[in-house]
Amino acid sequence: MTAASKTVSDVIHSHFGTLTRAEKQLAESLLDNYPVSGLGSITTIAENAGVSTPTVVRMVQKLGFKGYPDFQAHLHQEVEATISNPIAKHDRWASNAPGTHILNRFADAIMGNLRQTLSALDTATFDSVASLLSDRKRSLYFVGGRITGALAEYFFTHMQVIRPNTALLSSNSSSWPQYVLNMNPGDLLVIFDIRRYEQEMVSLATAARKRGAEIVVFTDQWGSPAAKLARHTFRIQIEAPSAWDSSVVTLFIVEALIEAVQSSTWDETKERMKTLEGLFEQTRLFRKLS
Amino acid sequence: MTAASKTVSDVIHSHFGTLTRAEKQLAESLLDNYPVSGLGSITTIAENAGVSTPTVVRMVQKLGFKGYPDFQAHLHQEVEATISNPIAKHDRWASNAPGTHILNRFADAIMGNLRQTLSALDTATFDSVASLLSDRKRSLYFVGGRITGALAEYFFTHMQVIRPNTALLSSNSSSWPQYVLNMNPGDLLVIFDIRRYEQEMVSLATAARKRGAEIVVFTDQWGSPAAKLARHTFRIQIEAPSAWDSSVVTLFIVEALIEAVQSSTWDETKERMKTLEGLFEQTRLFRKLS
DNA sequence: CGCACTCTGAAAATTTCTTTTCATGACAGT
DNA sequence: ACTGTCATGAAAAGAAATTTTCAGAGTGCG
Repeated sequence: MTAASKTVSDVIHSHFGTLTRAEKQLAESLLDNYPVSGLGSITTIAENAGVSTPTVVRMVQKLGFKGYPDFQAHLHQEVEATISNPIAKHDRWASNAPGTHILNRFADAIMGNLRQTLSALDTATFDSVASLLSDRKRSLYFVGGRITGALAEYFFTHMQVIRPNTALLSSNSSSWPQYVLNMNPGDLLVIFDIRRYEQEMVSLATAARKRGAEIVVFTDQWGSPAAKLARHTFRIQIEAPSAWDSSVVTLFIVEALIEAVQSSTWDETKERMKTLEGLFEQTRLFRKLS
Repeated sequence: MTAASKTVSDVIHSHFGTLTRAEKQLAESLLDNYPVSGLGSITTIAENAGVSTPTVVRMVQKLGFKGYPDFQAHLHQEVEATISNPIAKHDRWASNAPGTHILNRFADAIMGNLRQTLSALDTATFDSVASLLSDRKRSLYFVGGRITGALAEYFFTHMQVIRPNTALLSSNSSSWPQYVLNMNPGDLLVIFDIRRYEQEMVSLATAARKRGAEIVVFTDQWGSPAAKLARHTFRIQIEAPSAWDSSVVTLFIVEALIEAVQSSTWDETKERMKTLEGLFEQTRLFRKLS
C-alpha cells in the first residue's frame, strides 16, 4: 500500500508532480508546519489552504488513502511518533543505565518541567523581578517553608554577596513580626511557597503589604494563596516521579535571576566582591596563624 | 478562562479531585500518552478509556471547556507547541523570549550540564550511595560550604523525614568536632564541596575517616581535595553563563537519591510520614487555639 | 469558433461525530 | 426500608464533518 511505511510527507512529495493547481496549493499548506497543520477537520484545512473540501478528498484519495479519516489517522500516528520520541526524550541519559532507572525517569521529568515552566513564563515578569531585585533602594527579604527554606537560603546567600540590605527570615514564623516591623514601602519580600501551602505565609504577605512592601512569590502550578497578594508570581512545574516535589526548576529560575541581577549591576557588585574576597582571605589567614 | 494559559494537563490535574470514578478513568487514559491520546474523535477516546461518550462531554465541560471540539482545539495547540518547539530546536525555550535572553542561555547550559553529568555518572555509584543512605544502622551527617550549605540543608530536611539518625552540620566549622566525636564506624558523611574548595572540608573528612565513617562527596568536574578520602564521589558539571556556578544538576542528583532511598524503604518510611503528618496537624491546631 | 476535456467548488446527500435526554442503578442519609 | 441525590450509559436528537453529484469555468486543440 502506498502509505504503509512511508510518511505522509513522503507520499505527498512523491505525488507532487501529478497534483493539480488547487491540490498543490493544498499540499504546500499541509507541508508548511507539518504535521500539525493536518490535525483539524477537513473543513479547517481546506479553509487554511484556500481550497474547497472536495479538493481535499480528491487529493488524499489520489495519494492512496481511503478517505480523509484514513489520511488523518496516518498523520496522528506520525504526530505520536514525533512526540513520544522527540530528540529531547533521551531513551538513555546515563550510559549503561536502563531507560527505567530512576536517574533517567527523573531526567525526563525535569526536562518536561523545565520546558513547561519556561513556555508558560512571561519574560516580562522575569525582567521586572530582576530589576526589583537590582534596586538597591529596596531592602530584600527572603522566606521559605519547611522544604523551600533551603531555596530561600540559597537565593539569600547569593544576593547578600551581590548587594547590601538583604535579610533571610527563618522558617520559624515567630521571628517574622520583627522583620515586618522594619519593612519600608518599596521593600521586596520574596516568598517560596509550594504545595502544602503554609497558612502563615498569607498572614506574612498581608502584613508586609500593609507596610507597603512589594511581594514576589515562587509557587507551583496550583498557586499559593499568597500569590493573590503578590506583584509578581512564578508558577513552576514541580512534578517528579517521586513522593516529593522537585525544586530543580525553581532553583533554575533563582539562579537565572541571580545572574540577571548580577550582570545588571556589575559595576557596583565588582567592588563588593573584591572586598569580600579580601575578607575571606583574612579569615583564612587568621585561622592558619592561630 | 480556566484553560487560558494553563495546559490541558494542568487543568485535568487541578480538577482531578472533583472528578467521578468514570471521569478519573478517562482522565488517566488521557494523561497516559498525553497529549496524543486526545487526538482522535470523542468516540475513539471514550472507547480507549472504557467510558461512554457522554462522560467525555461532561468531563470536558467540567474542566471549563465549551465542548469537546473546544477541548480538542486546546490539545491541538499544545501538540503544535510541543512539536514546533522541541528541545532539539533549542533556540527558543521560553516563547516570546529572544534566543539570547538569559533564561534561554541558562536553559541551554543546564541541559548540557545535565547530559554531561549523567553520561559520566556511574549508576553503580548512584545505587551504592542510595543503599548506604537507606541503611538505618548508619547515622547520616550532611555538610556544605558557604554556597552549598543550602543543598546540604535541602538533602538533610528530606532525609530527616524519611529516616532517623540524620544530622546537619552547620557551615560554621567550629561546631564540627562535636559531631565527629559522635561518629561511629559505618556512619555516613555527605560532603558538598565545589569550586573554591574549603580547606576545612579535608580536615573534617580526615577526622571522620579516622572515626571509621564512610564519605560521599558532591563536587565539580575538577574535584574537591576531599574526594580523595571518599568512598563515592559525584562529579557534577556546574558551568553556567554566569559569574556563579550552577547547583541545578547537583540538586537534581540529590532529589533522585531522595526518591531512590524513599522508594527502597517505603514500608518503614510510610509509618514515619504518617506520624509526622499528625505532629504537624497538632502544631497547627495548637497555634490556632492559642 | 466550437468541441472535448479537465479542474473546481457549490450544494446536496450521506455518514459520522457531538450533545442532550432520560431511565437505571448505586449509595448516603433519614 | 424509604427517599433523594448523583453517576452512568443507551439511545435519540442535533450538529458537523465527509463524500458525492453536478454544473460552470478554464484550457488545449482542430
